[in-house]
Amino acid sequence: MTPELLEDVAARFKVLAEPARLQVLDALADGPRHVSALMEATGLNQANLSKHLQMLHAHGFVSRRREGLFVYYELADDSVFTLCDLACGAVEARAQRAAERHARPRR
Amino acid sequence: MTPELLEDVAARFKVLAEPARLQVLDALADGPRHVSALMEATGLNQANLSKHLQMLHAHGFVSRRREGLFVYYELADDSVFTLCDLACGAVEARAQRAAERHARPRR
DNA sequence: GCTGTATATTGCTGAATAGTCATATAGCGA
DNA sequence: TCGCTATATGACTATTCAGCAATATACAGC
Repeated sequence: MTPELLEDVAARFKVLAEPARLQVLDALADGPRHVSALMEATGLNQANLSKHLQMLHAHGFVSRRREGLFVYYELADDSVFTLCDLACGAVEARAQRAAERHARPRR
Repeated sequence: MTPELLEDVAARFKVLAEPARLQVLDALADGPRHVSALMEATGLNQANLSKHLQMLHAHGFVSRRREGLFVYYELADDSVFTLCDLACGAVEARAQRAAERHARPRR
């Protein structure tokens, strides 16, 4: 593990370490959307959403395509959902264990 | 995707969004290590490393076990390396594409 | 050209946090 | 008990960044 690779991987995780961006990715799961549609889907305001989209694009998570006045964003990296599923799975497993400890606290 | 799940998943990614913590996890890949050994392996100072370990532990990435004066940390979640491999793969794929664009710039 | 709409960018502020130093706690042996 | 070592925690600083408001840019129609 070279220091640069650590940096790059950490940077990639950092992009995903933000609920708003996960929400955007989730909104893109069904297909391309333009910015206004994403604003509505996520509730983010225009400037904020635009910045998140810039970051997602800069890191290769989404691609963009202009059509007239609209800019369509689309998922560019299928591995995102694998990552999220793994993270979700771990989160849920922890919640489950916590619930079980609460149900029958053996300590 | 409920807001809380988004928060939880983002929080989990945030733990991994730090080169120092990835380095710690990497150092634990071969088996349990106590704090002093991790200091040497990572070059982090004691206070800083201890904080990173607290965070890794709080999020369930590692488990801890006391043996006399020493505290041994151990990986508690195998999915970490799957996550990292995916992220590494994406990073490398991007580097590869960038290199190819540089080698034969068709624009 | 001008006007309106969609998106991007800039500047700012508040909140979170990595790193460091100093200090505190935990466990061992004498 | 005391002294020593290993680890944890508190206080502080500097940096990063999400969110917001205002402004700028890109494009279409006239």
